[in-house]
Amino acid sequence: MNDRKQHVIKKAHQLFINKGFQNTSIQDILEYSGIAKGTFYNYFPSKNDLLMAIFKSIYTKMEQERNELLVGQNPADIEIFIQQVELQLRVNRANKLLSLFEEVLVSNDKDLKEFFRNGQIRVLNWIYQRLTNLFGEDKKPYLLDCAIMFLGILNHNLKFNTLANESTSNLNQVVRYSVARLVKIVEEVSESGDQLMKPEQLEKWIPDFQANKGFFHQQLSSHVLAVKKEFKEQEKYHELLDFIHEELLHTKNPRKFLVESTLATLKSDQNLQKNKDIEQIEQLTKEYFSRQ
Amino acid sequence: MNDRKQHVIKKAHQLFINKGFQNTSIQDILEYSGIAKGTFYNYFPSKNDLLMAIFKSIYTKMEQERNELLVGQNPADIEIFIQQVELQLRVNRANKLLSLFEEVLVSNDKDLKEFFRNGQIRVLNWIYQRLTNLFGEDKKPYLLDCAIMFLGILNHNLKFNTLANESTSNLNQVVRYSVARLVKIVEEVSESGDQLMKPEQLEKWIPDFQANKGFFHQQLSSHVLAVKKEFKEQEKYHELLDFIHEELLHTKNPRKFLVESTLATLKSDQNLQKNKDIEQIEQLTKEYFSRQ
DNA sequence: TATGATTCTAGACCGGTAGTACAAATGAAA
DNA sequence: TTTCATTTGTACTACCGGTCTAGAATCATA
Repeated sequence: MNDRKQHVIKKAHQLFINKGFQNTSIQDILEYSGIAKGTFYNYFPSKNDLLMAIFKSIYTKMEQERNELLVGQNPADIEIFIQQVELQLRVNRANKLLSLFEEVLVSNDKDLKEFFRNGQIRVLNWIYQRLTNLFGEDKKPYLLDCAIMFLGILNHNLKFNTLANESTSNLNQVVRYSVARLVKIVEEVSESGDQLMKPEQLEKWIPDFQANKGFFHQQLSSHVLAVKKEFKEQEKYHELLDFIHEELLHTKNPRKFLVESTLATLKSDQNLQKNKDIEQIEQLTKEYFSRQ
Repeated sequence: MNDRKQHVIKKAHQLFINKGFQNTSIQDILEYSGIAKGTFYNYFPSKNDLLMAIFKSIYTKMEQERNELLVGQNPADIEIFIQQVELQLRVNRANKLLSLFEEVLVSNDKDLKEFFRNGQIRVLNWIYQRLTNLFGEDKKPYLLDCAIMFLGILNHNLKFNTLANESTSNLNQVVRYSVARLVKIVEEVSESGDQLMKPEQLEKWIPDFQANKGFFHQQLSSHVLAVKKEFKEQEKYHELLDFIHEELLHTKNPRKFLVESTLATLKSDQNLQKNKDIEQIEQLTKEYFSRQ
């Protein structure tokens, strides 16, 4: 992306943090970033699109960092989950994303509304997928409800906590408290069998592909990347991994036997025998084919 | 309040429901309610103040109805609580209060922000006080946390439920589900002893008088009113009740012995021996003096 | 170095907004 | 009929997001 455009995004973001979105005029942005009006509208079709550009640039970076925390780790380890949630809240706070978020939930622009709706569904979906990691497949019917309630609990605890303690509020404490409730709720809800929404709803909300395809993609990519990084000069690994990656993501009907044999080849290699990422990749492909 | 002013409030509210706040211009309001600009600014200092007037008029009415549901009932009855919550959500939905709310959370107007912050604290306080009714004094240290989490759970369940089922979503179902979680959370949290915020925080948020004075006032008034209504011609009751009411609410240091003897007089009357409202009043005064 | 395409600039301009100012009209009470 | 507050209509200010355009600056290529 254009350097100059990136610069405008950065400067505008600073202004939005300080003054809010509605309260920052195009004129302010022009003056602060030192460009002309014509240039601005050359980069961005509208003020709203600028806002979306800001969110995109922050969120992709944040999702990247968040997913890296999981690489080589046990996805059922709740400590990792806590770290991931905390990271996201920290980024949100540092960039005042939440207030900008709220500020705009409103707006009458259709694109903007859909953009943010999708953002929220994305977050919800991520939580849901992680909860299946944490609590196992058998709890699945209740985990969409739990994901929704967890977000509600977390948001409200955070909101009133910062209202009480201003900026000194302890993020980690709030997250741990909320997660502790979550664990008990999952237990209680799956015991009582109470269900409000079926997890299939997620697929209706994310119609493009199955709801978990995006999540699957993220996980697979990060593990593949991790192995590649660890064995930079082993071109052989790279070829094999890239093949699996390609076959699973961009082929309509991935050939199970090919993927499995490729994986077997990798696993037979001494270096990779006990590699955690390879194990993860195997687990992911197993889930993938069982879903077909 | 001026009839004409009331009329403008009503008309503007209709417009806000249909088009949203930001999207409704002053001009629209003038045309739709048939007044001149000068008149408008004679009634309301600004568009924001009009919005606050709308909220005030709806909320006072809603609080009234909500409190009436409790009159003559057992405040520890969770069914009543469910009804009260449902009523409030219904009013919110009918008046699109939530979206107007969100639409404005934004705004940079200081007064407006404080107004809505206070509104939220009021709601939170009401929930907290009702939870003490429901779960008893010994659970108090945990009930602010629980009130916050309940609001979070309820909001999010509702939000995603309406997102999934559009307008056909079943309010009662969502409320019952959320309350069921609440009950378990109260249990779990008081067992584990986990606490995030101290209930004293409420008093810092509502500094004018003690946080529960407003709540106490509401309850006492409604029970007094109920007895008065039931025994319209018994002037003697009225006098005695009014005295208690006055002594507790508008006297700096209410005289405990006087209130107690007045109550005893009332209770000695045959008609009132088993009256539920009188029992409630006695309970309230007991709590009142124990707090001094 | 010269040419031509592309990008950037500066600001006029448009229709819209919230809110102000004020003279004129209205209407009810004294 | 006089008085006085309220209401009206309208012109006005200052700002907004967004469009448009003429010309300046930049840059790759011939």
